[in-house]
Amino acid sequence: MATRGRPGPRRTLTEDELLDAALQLLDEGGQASIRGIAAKVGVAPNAVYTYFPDKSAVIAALIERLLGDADTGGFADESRPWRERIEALALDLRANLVAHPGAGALLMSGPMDGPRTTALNERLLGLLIDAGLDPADAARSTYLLIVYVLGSIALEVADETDPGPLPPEDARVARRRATYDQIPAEVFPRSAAAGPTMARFITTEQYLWGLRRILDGIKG
Amino acid sequence: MATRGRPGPRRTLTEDELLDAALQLLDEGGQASIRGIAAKVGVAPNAVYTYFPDKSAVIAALIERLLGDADTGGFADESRPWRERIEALALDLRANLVAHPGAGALLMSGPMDGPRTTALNERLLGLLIDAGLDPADAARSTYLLIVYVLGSIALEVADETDPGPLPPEDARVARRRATYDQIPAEVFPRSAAAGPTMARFITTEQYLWGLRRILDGIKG
DNA sequence: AAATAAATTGTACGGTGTACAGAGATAGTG
DNA sequence: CACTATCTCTGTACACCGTACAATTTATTT
Repeated sequence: MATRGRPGPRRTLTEDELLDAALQLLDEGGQASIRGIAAKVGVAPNAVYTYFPDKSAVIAALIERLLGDADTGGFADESRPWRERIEALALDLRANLVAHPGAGALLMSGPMDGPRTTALNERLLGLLIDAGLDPADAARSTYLLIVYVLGSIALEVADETDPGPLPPEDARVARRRATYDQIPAEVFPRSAAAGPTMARFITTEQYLWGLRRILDGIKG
Repeated sequence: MATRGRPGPRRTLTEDELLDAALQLLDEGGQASIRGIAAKVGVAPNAVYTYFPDKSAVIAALIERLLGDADTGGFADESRPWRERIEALALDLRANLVAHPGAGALLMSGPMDGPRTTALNERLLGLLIDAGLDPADAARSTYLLIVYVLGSIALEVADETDPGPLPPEDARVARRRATYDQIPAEVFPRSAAAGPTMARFITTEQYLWGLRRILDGIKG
């Protein structure tokens, strides 16, 4: 019960500095590891545990940070039509996340229950209710929108990790790999005809197109 | 150039046995690690590299296996209306993936370009074109559907990993954790009123509801 | 100045992916 | 048959990871 509040000591680091380092690692194609973060701020690995209880807490904080503040950007402008506001939010999120390779994988790797995520949910929900949807549909629509936005970004951004200079590689490993790469590779005429669809990167147009179809389906 | 084809030796293991072991690990709440797989089949860790060039190949193969064969199930019955067929496919995939905790995270952790995934894309695409959509819209719709199905499953299934018996834990770590858990926790009245939306688990009804909104938006 | 609390380090353990070299088994060839 | 090429699998090793525990340093309150 910490009977008498007897305060404390030096504090040179901050959570934010650690998250900065983590982001920097991600941007360099790295791994956002505890040890990496510690090394980047010039401290022993375990020092990180003073600020975060474990790695998952770091990841959660990082995600919150990447999600940014839902109240900024075009979404905040309440005078605009609700569809425009949602599109603005979706584009903002996309911009935030796509800027950091590896962020997508991070996103889907844990539960989505941080305060920012909850705030995002809340904002979207209010918007949809104000737009005239009944509350139950609005709630389900919110979920749908979040799945689309985060899911497509995650899919898009997944595994963009730089394979690096591809150092020598054991000759036998190379042989194995060559064998493995010869997957049956059937022909898929329709896919070929329609153009790239499962591409790792989609255009902003395609992203928005999907979002609008969802909005159509919701509002219909 | 393997001038003269001089064939080979014993082969007691198979890729499938290794994938079986990996799935078993996942089902036990484990990690589908190379070493775990090797241990499960009773072999040295590196023996796995005879069959897969690296871990990502194992994961890719595992995903292909989890996705199953798109030609089976309700989707294959061409006499049914196209919306029903898509719903059947979505439910099949969900059943396959939700059965294995950890599968969702796996899904989003890499590019989606395996043969099964491509086949799935192809099938959906053909279906939508036959339903009367123009090819470009059909392609984008396919992407939209795949993002929704895989994304919602990934979100749902993410981090269901059993936290285990939670062994003693350092007293100071516990203190830190307690501090960290006191996140500002504002009140979100609308979310509370509308019921759970960001829940880690959604009902099949909610899943289908979202799918149908997307189909509405596509076909509108 | 003394006591106390927090930040940080040193060290260590068990886990991971995987490179490399060698051992053993299997097959086709002479 | 023996020979030899080819493949599977093991032993060992390295670098990396998360993190527990104890000891040390530093700042602050008393």
